[in-house]
Formats: sequence, structure tokens, C-alpha cells
Amino acid sequence: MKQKSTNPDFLNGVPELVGLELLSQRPMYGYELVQAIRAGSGEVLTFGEGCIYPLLHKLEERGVLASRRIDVSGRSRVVYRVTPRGRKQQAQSLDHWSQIVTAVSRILQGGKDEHARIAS
Amino acid sequence: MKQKSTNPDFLNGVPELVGLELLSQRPMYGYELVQAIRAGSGEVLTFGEGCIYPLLHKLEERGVLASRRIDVSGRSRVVYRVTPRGRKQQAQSLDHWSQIVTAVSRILQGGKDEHARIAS
DNA sequence: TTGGCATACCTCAAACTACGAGGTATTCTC
DNA sequence: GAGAATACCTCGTAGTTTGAGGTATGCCAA
Repeated sequence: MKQKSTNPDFLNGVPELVGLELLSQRPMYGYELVQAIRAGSGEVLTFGEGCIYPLLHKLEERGVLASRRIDVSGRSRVVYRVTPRGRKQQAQSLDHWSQIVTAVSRILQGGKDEHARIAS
Repeated sequence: MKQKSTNPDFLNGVPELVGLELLSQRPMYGYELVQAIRAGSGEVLTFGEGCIYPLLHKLEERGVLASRRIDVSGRSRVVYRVTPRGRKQQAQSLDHWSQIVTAVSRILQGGKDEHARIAS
């Protein structure tokens, strides 16, 4: 009926937000981050590698992330960490996110207890 | 530095969500809805007419909305109301939205009180 | 009466993003 | 030895908001 394989609702920018958060908690490599998002969100946020890898590259170009290549048992991993500039960006993203969530909530709850809202 | 004029973060699908909510509270016409979203969100959500009008047309095509043309003082208005099918869709969208918000919150707060979360 | 602003509808190209499928290569497990 | 998991990557497609553009009417002040 309605199949929207791309640009799903409400997910725009979310990979960057949660990615920065998780990487600021602990440096990770791409493949690890993909699963960390999946697990950390209770299987709700399931961004594929085709979304995460380009994102990591873009954030590194911007100086938000920095990478370091390491070898573990003959396997190459690219570990990303958040830079000082990334911290600022993260704080801004977080603020932006909560602003939107607050604004949407305000509208969604505008229908209920209209009197209480006006009275207060 | 970073100019993203289109596809801003976190807003994907939000016009449909808040639009359905406001229209289910009270039928409105396009121009009215644009300002209702702006006002109802405290000037945070400011979707232009170039976003809302195509959205209304799309939702009407899907049978989510129904329109009625009225004339007020020589001015033509297209008033939209939510159909029964629209109610279902709205409930789903709402559920989807809260699911995402919950999942993101879980990750964002995953850094704090890690012990409490595991202990519970 | 003329100009400007708000109303009220509409369309369109541009920019961006997540999806999904594809590719390569190594290690681990049965 | 076959397959799954690991670990990196790229690319076309589809969908969405933006911002600017267009048309037309009504209202108000200079």
C-alpha cells in the first residue's frame, strides 16, 4: 500500500545525532557503531552500513570526528573518536533535537486539556 | 560554514504528523494550517506553503484527507478534514513517532546511570 | 487612487538523506 | 571446504523540505 523504502519518517539526521552520542561515550569503528545503534535502541533504529559509512566520512571531513586505523588479528578497523569541535556540534544537535521534540509534543498535546493550558 | 537549506535534521515526516493532528482537532484550510503549525509550536516549526500544499494534495489522494471548497467574502478556501482512514494513519504515525523518540532517548541517556539501567 | 501588505491558492528546481543492493576480502565455525 | 560473520566500501533511487517564483483578491493608509 505505502512502501517508502527511502527517506523514512522522523529519521532524518538521527544517525548523526545518535552516532555522535555513542562515539562520545566510547570510540568505535564503523561496523561496531552500526550494531551499537541497533542494540542501543532496542532494534528500533537499524541504520545500514550504506548510511553510516558515508556519514562517518562526512563528519571526519568536517573535523567533527577523527579516525585511527588499527589492525586486530589481521583485520583492519577504522576507529573514530569525537573531536573537541565534535563536542560542540553534538551539544548543538542535542539542543536542536530536544527543541523539535518539545515543539511537536506541544502540538500533539494541544488537543488535550486545552483549558488547563490556557488557564496556567 | 554549514548551510543545509533543504532536508533539515529531524523534520522529515513532521509536517504530516502535526498536520494530521491539527486537522483532526479542527478542519482547516492550507494557509490556516501553515500558521497554526507555526503558532502551535511556538515558532519552532515553520513549514512553508511549498511544503504544506503538496502534502495536503498527497494526503487527499491517499484518502487520508477530504477537502471542501468554500467561499468567504469572495475568497476561495479549500478546507481539509481528516477521514476515518486518516484517523488510523494518524494513530500509526503517532505510534511511530513516539517509538523513535523513545529509542533515541534511550541512546542519549545510555551514557548516564549505566549501572542503574543494567541493575534493573 | 495608488501602492503595499496580508490573504489564499499553486508549482518547481535544488539539495540532502536513508535505503538497499552491490562489491571486496579476511576470519571463524561447522 | 562451505558458509556465516566480520569489516570496509560505493552507488542509484526515492522521498522530502526549502526557497523562490507565480497568480489573484481584499484591505488599509498615504
